[in-house]
Amino acid sequence: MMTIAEVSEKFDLSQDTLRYYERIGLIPRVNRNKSGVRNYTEEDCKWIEFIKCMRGAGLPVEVLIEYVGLFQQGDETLEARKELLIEQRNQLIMRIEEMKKTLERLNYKIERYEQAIVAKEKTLKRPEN
Amino acid sequence: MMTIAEVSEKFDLSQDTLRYYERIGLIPRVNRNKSGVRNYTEEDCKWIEFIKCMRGAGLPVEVLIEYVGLFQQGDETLEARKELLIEQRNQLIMRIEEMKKTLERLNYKIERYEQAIVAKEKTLKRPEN
DNA sequence: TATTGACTTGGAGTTAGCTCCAAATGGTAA
DNA sequence: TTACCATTTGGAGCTAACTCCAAGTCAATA
Repeated sequence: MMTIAEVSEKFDLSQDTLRYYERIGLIPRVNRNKSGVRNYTEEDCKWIEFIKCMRGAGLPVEVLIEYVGLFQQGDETLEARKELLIEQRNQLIMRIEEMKKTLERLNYKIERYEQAIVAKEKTLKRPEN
Repeated sequence: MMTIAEVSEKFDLSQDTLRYYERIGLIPRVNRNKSGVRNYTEEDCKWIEFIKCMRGAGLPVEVLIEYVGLFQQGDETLEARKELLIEQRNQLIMRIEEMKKTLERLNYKIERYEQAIVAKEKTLKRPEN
């Protein structure tokens, strides 16, 4: 059992973000003690870690909310959840591909800059010019 | 020479986005004809294509504005531009790495779902249960 | 008992990156 | 000439995803 302060620290997510995630259903509701204070279980932490990971890869909040919703409906939604994940995987693969291409382009561009800088330095060293 | 309508079509960017990019300095200023209408050159198109590519990989608008600004200052900024690109390349590499890990995780999760679904179907077919 | 400090809530505010709008203009077709 | 259409501008509005705030509650400490 952890407090929101500890969970915030552990996952490097602000307390506000943790409350926000819960409010919008991005993580299942966290239990409170008698005085209304959140008590995060291991299970809650796993959700948070999972969501943080997926968000970090750019999966939209909206889609993850849907996933959590399906999960809470039980085994009837196994297929739907699988389909959702497959769709997101496809998107992710495409984004990675796009980024890899851009990376190649950046590599090339940087190389060209290095050449240009060397060429410029040579020019400067040439006497009377 | 192309009109904004043609450029918009060609790069699949709205006319509003093209004007917006120019307004904020994300692409250099485009020349107008006597009546103030934009006339995009080949050069302009190359900038647009470059910016679209970099934005697609998630480079922030702010950083790209800086790059364009440096470019317009001429050869004095070769080194600064190179450094800027290297920094962005590093960020990009990290993001790709993160996404790849998430992709692996999604693959694993989907596999587990497939197993779970098969298991569930077997259960359903067992008589009287 | 009074104060402190972590926590709660609902709601407002912020940021990045567009997207839309209204009013004005200029070229072209009927 | 009149009507139409694409374009212009500055500025307002929008969406996603937080982030901040004020007012209130509770447990623990001085």
